[in-house]
Amino acid sequence: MDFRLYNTLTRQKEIFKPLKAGEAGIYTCGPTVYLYAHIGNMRTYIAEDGLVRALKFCGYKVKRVMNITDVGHLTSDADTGEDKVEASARREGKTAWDVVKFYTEAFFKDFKALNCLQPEVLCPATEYIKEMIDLGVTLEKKGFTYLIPKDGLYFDTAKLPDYGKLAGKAHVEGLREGARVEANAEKRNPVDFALWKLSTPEEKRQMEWDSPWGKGFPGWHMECSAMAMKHLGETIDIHCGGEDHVSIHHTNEIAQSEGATGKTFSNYWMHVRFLVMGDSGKMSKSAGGFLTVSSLPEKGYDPLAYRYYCLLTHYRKQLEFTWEGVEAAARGLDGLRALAAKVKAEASGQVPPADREAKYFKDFSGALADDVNMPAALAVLWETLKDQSIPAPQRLAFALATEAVLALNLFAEKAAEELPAELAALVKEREAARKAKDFKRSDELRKALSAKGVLIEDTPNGTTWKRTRG
RNA sequence: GGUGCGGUGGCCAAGUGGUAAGGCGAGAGUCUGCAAAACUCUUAUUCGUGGGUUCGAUUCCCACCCGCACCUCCA
Repeated sequence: MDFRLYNTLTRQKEIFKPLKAGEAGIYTCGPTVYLYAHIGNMRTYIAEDGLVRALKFCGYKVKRVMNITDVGHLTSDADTGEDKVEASARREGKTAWDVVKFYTEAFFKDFKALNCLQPEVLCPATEYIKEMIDLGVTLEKKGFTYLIPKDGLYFDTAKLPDYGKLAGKAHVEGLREGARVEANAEKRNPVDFALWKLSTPEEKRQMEWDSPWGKGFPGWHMECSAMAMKHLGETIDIHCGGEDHVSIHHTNEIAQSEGATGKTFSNYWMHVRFLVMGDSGKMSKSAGGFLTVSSLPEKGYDPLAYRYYCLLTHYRKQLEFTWEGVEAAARGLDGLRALAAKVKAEASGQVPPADREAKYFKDFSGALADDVNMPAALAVLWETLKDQSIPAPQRLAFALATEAVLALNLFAEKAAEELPAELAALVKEREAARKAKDFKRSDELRKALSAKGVLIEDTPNGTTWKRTRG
C-alpha cells in the first residue's frame, strides 16, 4: 500500500517514496531545554510520534533523529537577544549545564507520559559543535558566507537562488521588503542569518567554543542541518516540525544544507499545526502562564486522555484547546477502554493473530497511510470493537494491534484505588442501610459521597464505587 | 502589510462529484427500590452566503461574509 504524506514543499499530498525501500529516515526538531515544554509543544511530538508509529505499522523500518537544543537558540530569531539557555541559567541561578540537564529530563518525563516512542537517535546540540563548525567552513569555502566583525558569520541568502522555496517565494519577498524593523543593519539582506555567533566580552557566556571565526557558539539553525546530515545522510526522507518553523528555521536549514551539499536536503516536509488556547490566549512560552503535561493529572486526567484528544483531530488542522474538550476526550477514552475490556472478556482468553486481510484492518492501515489520518483510524477502531458480527477474539486481536500506533493503554489494568477510611465507612454504612431497605438513609449517604467525588454503583455482585473527576 | 488555513448536527470531528465516519452530549426504552453502569434505539434531506460548471456539488470554479494561524518567543 502506498503511504501518502502532505509535503509542505509542494503543498500537496504525495506518495511517500523513501530513499531506501522499506526504510524511513526522519528528523524531528526537538525541544529547546531552557524551560518546561507546554502542551502545545507536546501536540507536535504526539503527531510526530503518530507518523513514526504509522510508518512502522505499515512495515517501514524507521530511524527517527531528534535534537535537543541546549545552546544557540536566541530569544529572537533575528539573531539578536540573549541565548535562551544562558538567560534561563541567570534567572534560575544555576549553571547553563544544570539548566539543560534539568529541563531535558523534565521533557522526557512528559514525552513518556504521553506514550511517545523514544527516538532512535537523540542528539544534544552541544555534542555536535565540531560538525557545525565543519558545515560553516564548507559554506565559507563555497562563498555563501560573510563575517560581521564582533558579531558572527552570516549566511548570504542572496547567493542561493531558490532560498525560501519552502515558505514560498512571495513570502520571503515579503520578509525581504522589511515589514519588520531590521534589528541588524549590517546584514546584507534582512533574511540573512547567523551560522556562528561570536562571544562578546560583556556577555560572559558559560557555553562557548573556539572556531575559525573566533570564540563563540553556533547559530540555532546549524545544529539541525549538521546533526540531520550526520545521522541520516545529505538527503533525508522526512523532516518534521511545528508550523512556525516553515518560514525561518526550516527555510534556513535548507539553505545551509543545500548550499553545502548541492543536494536536496529533505524530500518531504511535514508540519504540525498549532494548538491554540481558546479563552486564555496564545499558548506560548513567553506568555508565561502555559499548561504542561503535569497540569493534566493535577486536574484528574490521565495524560493519555490528552494524547487521545490530539489524535481526535488531524495534525494539519489547528486544534483549539479547552478543558471541555479534554473532558470529552477523557470520557471517550474511558469508553474505549471499557469497550476493549468487554471484548477481551468475551474473547475468554483467546488471542489469535490479527487478521491483516480483514476489511477493518485494511481500513485502519489505509487511514494511517492517508497522511496519518488518526481521527479516521480511531473511528475504525470504535466501529470494529462494537461490531458483533466479528468474533470477539478477532476484535481483541485487532485492538491489541492498534495499540502499536495509538498507544492509548487500552488494556491497562487500573491500579486498585484506596478510599480514605471515613469515606470507606460511609460506603459500608450505605450498603448496610440499603440491604435493610432503608432507602432514605441509603440515598442520603449516596448523595453525601457524590459530593465528595465518590460515585456509587450497585451491581448484582454488590456495591462498588469510583472516583469522579473534579 | 505579506503568507497560509478553516467555516460540516448542541459541542468536537472525518469525508466524498452521486445524496453525510466516529466521539462527547441529549432523548426514549430495558435493567434498578430509585439511581449509576451496561445494553438497545433515536438525534444533519444537510455540509458559512450568493452565483457558476455538471445529469448531479457539501465535495470543482468565482465572488462575498466570518474566524484563525504564521511572518515577534514559540512545536
